[in-house]
Amino acid sequence: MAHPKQLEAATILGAALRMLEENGSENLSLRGIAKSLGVKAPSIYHYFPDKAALERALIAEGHAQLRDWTRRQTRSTDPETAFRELAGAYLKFARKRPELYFFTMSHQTPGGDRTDAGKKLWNLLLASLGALTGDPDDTSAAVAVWAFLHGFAVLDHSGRFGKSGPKAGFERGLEALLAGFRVRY
Amino acid sequence: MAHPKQLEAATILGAALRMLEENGSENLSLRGIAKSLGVKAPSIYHYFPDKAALERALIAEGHAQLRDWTRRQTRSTDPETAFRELAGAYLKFARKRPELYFFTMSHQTPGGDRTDAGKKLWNLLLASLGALTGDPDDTSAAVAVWAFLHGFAVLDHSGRFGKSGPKAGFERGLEALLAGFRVRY
DNA sequence: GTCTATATGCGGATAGAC
DNA sequence: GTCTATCCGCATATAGAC
Repeated sequence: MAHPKQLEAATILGAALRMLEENGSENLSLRGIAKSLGVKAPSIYHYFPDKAALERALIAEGHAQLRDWTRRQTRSTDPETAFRELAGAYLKFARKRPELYFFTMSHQTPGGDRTDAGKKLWNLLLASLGALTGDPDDTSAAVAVWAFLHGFAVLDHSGRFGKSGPKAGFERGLEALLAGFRVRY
Repeated sequence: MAHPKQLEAATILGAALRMLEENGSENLSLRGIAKSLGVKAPSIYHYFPDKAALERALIAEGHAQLRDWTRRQTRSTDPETAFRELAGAYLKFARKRPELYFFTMSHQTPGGDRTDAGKKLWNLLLASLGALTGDPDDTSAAVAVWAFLHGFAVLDHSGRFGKSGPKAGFERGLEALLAGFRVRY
């Protein structure tokens, strides 16, 4: 077995994902990914033109997994309950897979050029809010909710809440937003 | 003038701040900072034990400047107006000095060991909310607001809002939170 | 107190053999 | 399609001369 390893793009992506979640985005290197596959770094260039391309694939994967997870955890037919489920699931994903979550969210997406996976996530949020407010394209509500959820994930992850308990703040904010969407301005 | 440059810790910190804001945190290096001062990198070690110490000083500076700026822009005596001013000023700081803002916010603060500067910022938020809800230590409200503000800053900076206009979402979320704080749960 | 020189390590990427 | 060998650049940090 001199060199019959036979890679695939999907295999490399899987290894990259594992490396990301285990060692953090700061330590994500082509050398490390290759090593974890029992292969040398230059081989990767036959499947991805450069590191940036591999990173783009990782971001798409993150979007897809976040969306799938969140959708699976949002099953209730009551709009308010479903909304709370969605919010809770989103935060839980950020907590359980912080490296993937923050890597996915912390990269510039040039203008409106959102990826398919990113769009699907956005649409999931819009649908949940649409059931709540009656407006199927209530972007301002979606922006507000997304900002709250993401901001909470960041501050929670960075340990800034201390012992004061982030949970009360999460529910307080969530209920306030819910109430704000019930009454139209 | 072979080597009579006479540095000071404050001078180095100022140069580091300039470098951070001009080149981004990814490119913040001791070599670069030293070069901008007409000095060689090893000289810095006489004023800061290592790079991490210099970064801690930068974070404290970021907290202080964010707090000063926000406080200066919050002058109204009416609690609701003052709250809107605070929120708007916070976001404006993040927009005008994104590198400093995100560098300050994106570093782990171990547990409750918050810096003095960070505490003062937190207290500013608590005071504004206290005037609003009557509870001088309403941490859950502060957590909710901070999460919303920071999340909005992140998503705004990453260009994820596209043309749909983030402004409406910002005001929508802000008013919802305000309404939620008016009515106690 | 600043310098030169250097140790040591990381990373992306390419050329060319097999 | 994978390899070896290498180029090139970046960085933090230290030792010791001046």
